[in-house]
Amino acid sequence: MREEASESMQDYLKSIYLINRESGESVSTSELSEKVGVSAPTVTSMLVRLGEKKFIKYEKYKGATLTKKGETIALEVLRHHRLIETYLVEFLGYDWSEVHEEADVLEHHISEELERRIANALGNPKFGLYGAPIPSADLASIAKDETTKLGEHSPGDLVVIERVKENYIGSENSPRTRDSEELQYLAEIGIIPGEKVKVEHVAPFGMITVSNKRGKHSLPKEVSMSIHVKKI
Amino acid sequence: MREEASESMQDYLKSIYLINRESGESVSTSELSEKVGVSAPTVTSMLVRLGEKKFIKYEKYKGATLTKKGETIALEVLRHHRLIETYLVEFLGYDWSEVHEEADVLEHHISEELERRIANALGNPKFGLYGAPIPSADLASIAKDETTKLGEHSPGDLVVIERVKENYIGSENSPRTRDSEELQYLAEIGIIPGEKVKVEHVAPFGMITVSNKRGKHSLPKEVSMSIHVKKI
DNA sequence: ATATATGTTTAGATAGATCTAATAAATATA
DNA sequence: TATATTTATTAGATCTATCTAAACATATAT
Repeated sequence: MREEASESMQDYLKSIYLINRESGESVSTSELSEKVGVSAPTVTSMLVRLGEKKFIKYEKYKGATLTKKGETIALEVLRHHRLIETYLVEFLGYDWSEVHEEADVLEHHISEELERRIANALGNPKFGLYGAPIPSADLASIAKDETTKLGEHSPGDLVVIERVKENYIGSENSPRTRDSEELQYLAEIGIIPGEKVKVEHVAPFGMITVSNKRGKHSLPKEVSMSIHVKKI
Repeated sequence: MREEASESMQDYLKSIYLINRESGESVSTSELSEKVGVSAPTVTSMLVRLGEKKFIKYEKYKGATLTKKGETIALEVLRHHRLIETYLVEFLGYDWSEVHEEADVLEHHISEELERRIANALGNPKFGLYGAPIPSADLASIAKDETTKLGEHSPGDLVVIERVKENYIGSENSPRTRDSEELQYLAEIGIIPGEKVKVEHVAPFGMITVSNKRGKHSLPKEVSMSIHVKKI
């Protein structure tokens, strides 16, 4: 399946999937340009190629949406990514903030067989690190996300962290290298799956302040929107 | 280190290393063409590029030899290959005949960190599957091979199999796909590291016949030269 | 020693993925 | 609505890795 798409194509398809799942809308050239880390013209020409291969539906100036075929590839790559991440933490002693870059590369290079064996070693999990849902082996389903975003909560809410996303659409130029540092920082201040925090204050520009055992911590809007929680 | 060389270049460098270690001579275009699986003109143009990058010394019509720089990359890739192979067998339950293709891909894509962790999980071994020597982490040394080749022995010799090579210079067009089947077959007839065989007969054209618990088996010259043994 | 066969290189083309600069379309603003 | 700003596309170039066909060099065999 994914062999039909080059490594580069797989990256675009995965990105289209992830961006669309956030926004629900068709994915723009500039969003992809930022996420994939290439220039806008490069994205345009890739979108044309992906369209020709029927991996996406693309209309000039209107962005892209995945076809069934494209979605299957995106889900396969995502499954690989999350299985690898989880495996590296569980079996090779990686810290959860370090595995993202490694998985971003390896997700394109493991065979079906290795995917199966890794999944098996992990007990065929439905969720990986930070509660991230892992697409099923047949790529037909992905567990529904029952969480809300920290940034959507109001002062007084007591929530438990379910998931800290590995990346998100921000305003940075090189999102990849930032992620690891940021995840590290969040871990240090106790923003870790399973931990409880209380929402203390929300500033008009979206900055949220939360408290936990380790004190009060303020997080900018974009960051708080990448942290999934459950209210308790 | 290896980041300076593309994946494709790494493949050529590894092949040059392996062919040269067998023959001791500078490596020809046609040998590489076969081993890497590309046309001869493709090899020529790659050799020019590798020469420009000072990974090899290349003279028209005279073949290529690795520079120190090129050898370091070859050893790094080879180290990855053998660590990955061994890890897949030891920790993920692969059969030794299945891991070669997987390692051939992944060897180019694991980080230094993952290399370190895999080596660590395996106890920093000096030898991998089939007794294949693994280059040291600093890429300075590779354990010496104390074995002889099955094909060099005479009738009456009793030998223990030390190593069955994953690939070799043969006369086939697509060596990669053949390897796995062939290793499987050898395993079935008992040509497995640690097993003893007796040399029964050597035909003038090099075909060797050996016997073990499972009966007599004949092997063509090229195959017998890829099996390393120790006389007992 | 010359002819033939084999192996190697040159020439020229293609496909994928990327870039910058210039242009055009869509959207926001005065 | 007209204009300005933002976003996207086209045009044209580059680099890597590959191919086939043709030319050339080396090795082998009469």
